[in-house]
Amino acid sequence: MSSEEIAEATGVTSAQVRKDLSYLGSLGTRGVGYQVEGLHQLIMRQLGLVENLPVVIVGAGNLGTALANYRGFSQRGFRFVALYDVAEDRIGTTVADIPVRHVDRLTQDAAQEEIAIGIIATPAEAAQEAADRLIDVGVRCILNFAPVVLKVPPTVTVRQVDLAIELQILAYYRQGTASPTRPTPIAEDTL
Amino acid sequence: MSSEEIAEATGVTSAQVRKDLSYLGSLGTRGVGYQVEGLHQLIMRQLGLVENLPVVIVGAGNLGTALANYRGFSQRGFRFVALYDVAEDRIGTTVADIPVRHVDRLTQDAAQEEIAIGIIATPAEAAQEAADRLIDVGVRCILNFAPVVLKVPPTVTVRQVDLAIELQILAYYRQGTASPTRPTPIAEDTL
DNA sequence: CCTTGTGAAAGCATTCACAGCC
DNA sequence: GGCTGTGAATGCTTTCACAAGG
Repeated sequence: MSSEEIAEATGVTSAQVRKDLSYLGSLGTRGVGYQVEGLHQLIMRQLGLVENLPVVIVGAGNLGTALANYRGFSQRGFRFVALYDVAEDRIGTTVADIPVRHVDRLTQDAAQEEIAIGIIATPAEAAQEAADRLIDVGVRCILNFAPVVLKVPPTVTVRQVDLAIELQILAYYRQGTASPTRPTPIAEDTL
Repeated sequence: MSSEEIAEATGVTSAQVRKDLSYLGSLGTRGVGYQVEGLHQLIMRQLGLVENLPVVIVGAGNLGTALANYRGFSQRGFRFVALYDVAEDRIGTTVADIPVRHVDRLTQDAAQEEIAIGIIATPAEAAQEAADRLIDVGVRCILNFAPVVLKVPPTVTVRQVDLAIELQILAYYRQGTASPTRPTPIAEDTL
């Protein structure tokens, strides 16, 4: 597959494809192109996604449930250990085969297996406490969906996802003429 | 409120705050700071978010429901008109006061009121058809949560949100020492 | 004083364009 | 011939640092 074809399929430029891949080594064959299967393997390894990383979700509401059901996580190097909530009627159930437990069990579960990433899918009010609990049990990477800025020690990495901002960005480039700096979609079909 | 305080509250640098705001004019008072209320008004207006933009969600599953419940959308210039689905047991219900309707009603609803943005929160398999339907009824801005690259005419703007990618990015900067700027070049042992 | 507003510098990312190689 | 790999050029963003101004 040529860089031009990869570009087409992923919505980026061919120069970008070649430049990016060049950072990983000389992966293609001149006059021929790239071997996608090998590329996929190499990139997965390079990103450290071969060992299924243990992930927990705090908040088993609609968003937490949606994330648990989102197929593709498991195929991309992640494994959900559990969802945590405080609502009694949810605890003990399962979502997409993932158990829903009371947040108080976090300590116990974290002792058993190191949690690589914690996802916060709680309402805004509960997000900071969720973060504190995660940090308490040794989680150092947090993906936060709640619309608040979390206060965390510098050893902890937080990645903020604000769904409303996505809508706002889209709304901004609404009237035809304005063009976004990052114009293209990201490919997902090769899995 | 000083640029320093705004920086603290939002998680960016103070220089960034000042530079960004400077593009909108001289909004602060030297020696004093900025008036947040006025800033908020101005920015909302500048982004064209004063007129509550009509938004529809296709897919009333967990993700669609989570989005409908996500408070803050309405406070940020958006108004959900309806959720659309094909599952009979969902149709006729409401989610956060928003009616759930059959996708076939899209045409009718779009004729009544111009839809500014369509959100796709369907499974991957249904995403392209959802996009086609939205485009059919005149929607030109699409926020896509399904992990597929949508094929759309150039007049339509698509913004892709891939939740798994967020996790992957976070996972990459896990081992403390890894720095965003410098990808570690590695020998190509595969391929 | 204190904080903004902003040129200049630095840093980072994308695109160009072409030599090198299959 | 065709396509990769890559320096060089371009463009964009962030940071620096300080004069201007309440």
